[in-house]
Amino acid sequence: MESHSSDAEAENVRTHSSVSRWSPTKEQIDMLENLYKQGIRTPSTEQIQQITSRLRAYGHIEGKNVFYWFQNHKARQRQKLMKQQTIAYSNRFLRASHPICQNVACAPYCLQRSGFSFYPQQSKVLASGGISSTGPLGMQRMFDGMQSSEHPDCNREVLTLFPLHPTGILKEKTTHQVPSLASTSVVAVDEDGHLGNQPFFNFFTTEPRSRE
Amino acid sequence: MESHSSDAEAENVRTHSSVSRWSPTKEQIDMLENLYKQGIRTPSTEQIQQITSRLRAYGHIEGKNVFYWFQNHKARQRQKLMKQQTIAYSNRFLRASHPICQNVACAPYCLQRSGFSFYPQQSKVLASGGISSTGPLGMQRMFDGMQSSEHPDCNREVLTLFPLHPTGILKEKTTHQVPSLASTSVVAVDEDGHLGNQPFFNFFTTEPRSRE
DNA sequence: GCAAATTAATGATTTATTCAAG
DNA sequence: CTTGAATAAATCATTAATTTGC
Repeated sequence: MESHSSDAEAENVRTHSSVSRWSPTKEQIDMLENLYKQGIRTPSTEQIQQITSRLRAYGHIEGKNVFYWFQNHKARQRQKLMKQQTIAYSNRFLRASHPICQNVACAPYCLQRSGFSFYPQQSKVLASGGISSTGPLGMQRMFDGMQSSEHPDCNREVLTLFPLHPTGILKEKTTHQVPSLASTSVVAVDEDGHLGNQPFFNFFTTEPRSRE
Repeated sequence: MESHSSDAEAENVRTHSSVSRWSPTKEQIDMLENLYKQGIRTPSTEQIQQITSRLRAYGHIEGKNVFYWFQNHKARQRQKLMKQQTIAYSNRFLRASHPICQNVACAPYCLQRSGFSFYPQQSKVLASGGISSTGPLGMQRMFDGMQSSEHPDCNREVLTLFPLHPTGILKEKTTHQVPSLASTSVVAVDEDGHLGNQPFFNFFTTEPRSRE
């Protein structure tokens, strides 16, 4: 009824047959990261459409790619941050009795293999699929009431996506977010500050995708 | 573009303005449950489209509704089953020493609070928005390697969706599923026997949905 | 009987995991 | 080892049931 009307636009890159997965170009990544830095976390359908259109100038791309990118980027940034927080946390414990300089050599068996190598540099280890035993786990349970800090000057619906000028407009938003809870004033906005929620699919143009 | 062409059929339910969420009719639910019973778990985009078209005869409905329905139904059936399994499991312990064989009554302190009241009937308590502290949790970690049993005679792509006559056609499918593993022959098709995976969004027709 | 008040279901979103291409 | 893609689990939010006071 309306499937073959929109001309050719997503029919390029038929380079090597099945193009199993999107490979973002440097420009595309740059722009996406910029948007992320601007606070975009969960772009709405319209935003995705818009972003996709813009990024299409730098190479083949579909709405779902943008969607997934934000999804993954957000999640992985969070993981990264949580890992660091955890490191800091355990560090606090390690350096526990720490008046001014101290000598740390308090806990006898705790130095054994801790120091700063308890969580060495493994920055992921089990983050990539493989063992799938949830590993050390915990971690996310540790942070339950820290994800407030929402900054009300992003996710402006369809407007000012690319303009990237931090005009403080204070949208108020007044959704149903708990007004309190976010006691701490200006936290460095960098992790999970979303507040826009939209459908979550219906972007791209139903490409068959013969998978495998 | 195509919103006001197909006469009155999707324009009913305009009862109380914004209809924030889909309320399936009895017929729709019946048909969906039938499809589920037939083994459909994660319908492909085409299947969703098809199902949606059929169900539209009984009231307003969109692709995403069908998608969500299967998603939720599958998950909740699983939950239900798991709960029962858990009950059965603990029952096994409770009735441990009993009929002809074994006495098993080894673990003394394990009877303490299991029974069938460990996870009483609270079925939600905190499921409705409010505390959101992940509550009791657990449960799902208990069953990690039980979801095999896939039956290769459902999910027939686009065909035989509604005809509902169990003609054994054996599609072979040969995707990338492990060919073995499903040793047991005919398992009662009822819980999580999917094997078709598809995009997962891009169904419905991008209804604006002005949300709030 | 009926309508406000609760509670149970369940539709819709978001987040966490997992898989596998590159 | 990184990360795009896909799915499952957890949540949130609104509607339908059900209960309760009148």
